[in-house]
Amino acid sequence: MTALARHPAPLPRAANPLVRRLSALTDLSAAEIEALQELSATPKPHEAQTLLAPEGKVVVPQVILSGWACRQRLLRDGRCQIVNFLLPGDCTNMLMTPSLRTAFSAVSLTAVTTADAELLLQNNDERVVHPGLARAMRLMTSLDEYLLCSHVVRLGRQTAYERTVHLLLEFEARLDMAGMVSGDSFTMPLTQEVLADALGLSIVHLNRTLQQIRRDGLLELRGGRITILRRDMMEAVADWMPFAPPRKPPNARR
Amino acid sequence: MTALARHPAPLPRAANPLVRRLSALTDLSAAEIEALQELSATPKPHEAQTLLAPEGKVVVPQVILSGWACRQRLLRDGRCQIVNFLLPGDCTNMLMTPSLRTAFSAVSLTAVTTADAELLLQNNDERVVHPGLARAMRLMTSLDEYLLCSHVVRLGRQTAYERTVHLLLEFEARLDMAGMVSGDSFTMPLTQEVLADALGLSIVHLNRTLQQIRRDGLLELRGGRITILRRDMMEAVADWMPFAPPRKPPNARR
DNA sequence: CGCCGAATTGACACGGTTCAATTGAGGTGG
DNA sequence: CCACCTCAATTGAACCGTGTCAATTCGGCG
Repeated sequence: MTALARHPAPLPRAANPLVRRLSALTDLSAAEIEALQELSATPKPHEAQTLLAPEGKVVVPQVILSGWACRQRLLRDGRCQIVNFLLPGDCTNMLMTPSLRTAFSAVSLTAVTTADAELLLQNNDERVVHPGLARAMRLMTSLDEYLLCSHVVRLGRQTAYERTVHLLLEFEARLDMAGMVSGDSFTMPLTQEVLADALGLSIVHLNRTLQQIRRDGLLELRGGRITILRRDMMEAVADWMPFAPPRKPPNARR
Repeated sequence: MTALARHPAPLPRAANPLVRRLSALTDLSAAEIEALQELSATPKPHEAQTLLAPEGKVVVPQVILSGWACRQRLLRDGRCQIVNFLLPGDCTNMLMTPSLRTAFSAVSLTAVTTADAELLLQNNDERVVHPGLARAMRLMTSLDEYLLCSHVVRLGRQTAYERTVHLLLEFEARLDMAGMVSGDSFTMPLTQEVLADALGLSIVHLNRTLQQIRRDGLLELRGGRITILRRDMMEAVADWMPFAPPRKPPNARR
């Protein structure tokens, strides 16, 4: 499988991850793509390690344009669990009841830019302006739920080795949807501490697990970049199920 | 805190868990309550241990009227992880993309009755027939997400003891919303194997953990019934956060 | 009474954590 | 350009929470 095979014809003017991401879910009209481009024109910057929904301020639904973020829960004694990651094209602060907002906070892990996602929420209307975007948002919600459920399975029933491999496969698949994978490699800006907090492991053990995975020749990890070397073996180890087969060509992967 | 304090005036004609459950989320009109009663009038029975969305059949959104169910993932080697529980008033088969449907299956854990939930899905319309139901469904979705995130935290960062206590508190809170808690006790129809599969523990260890919790006097577990003895201590141990404070009176609990 | 699944117990092995120290790499100022 | 600082990554060793295996008891039901 070559890099070209997995990245067919690039979309019209889309180095834009948001556009790629939503287009990977469903077909969008030219007008809808245009609207997304506009949305991306005025990015709101956030430094690394900052709250994306600071207390006291009005909570506005946001879509990630660039960078990595997450939602996490801090336990009273300092333990931290990351419940999900937010990559370019993902949304946060959508349906936030008070309990969700107070228990889990959205935090940027790298420098991040976001945009107001009001546009994407206008799908409760019969005569929607952008039916394709509404469709994409429904699919995105469903995908988010799928990812959350997968995270539960990882944490509940997989070994450190298995769940680490599984998470990295998830990253690759999600970044691929946003057009952020080249060949079989992608940037990995997360520290091992962050990965450990997501995987429910200690830093030390995550470190040893990563080394083992590399020693086994499954992947390469150098200079903040991950290269997948043996996809088949990784998928077998992690009991991986693909969640969004590439749409064109429909059989490019696997 | 007496039983009466936590269960103020019963709703008009509501021994009906579905009505209680949705009413606990938001105010419903008399017509909406009527519609829910009608829905409950023709329950569809399912035996214990059966798929709620059998392969091959058309997948129809369902709301649980009675009994306990769950959604789970079976790994290739036989390991099983329960991702969430479905109690009376909960819905399943809602937004099911192919990946969600194939990876996770809804299974009844006890005898269960369900009803067609189409009615509850008609919230994508500007002039909704039942705005209260639409509101309730949005809140329900948000609550489901909250519960899923909490499950991630339990599995990722809490000890066996903590996560067991936390799950039991969740059961009590959710059953209370459906009017299925009397005093501080409720029925617990799940086997220890099921609990273990939800909590990511071995049966043996779950058994020992439950014994420890009982020995510590936090709760009583006899004849398929759980009685909460020291709520404060349980909440402290589990780092519990209430997710839906009772609505009337607003300060009945705690 | 006898059966069967669920609950319980004991002994042992192992995956993962903890604590503490060391190495490595990127960035900054002298 | 190097010394220095800081944070991330790495290593070692001891400890312990949890899993595994195998056997026994309990409890409901025919």
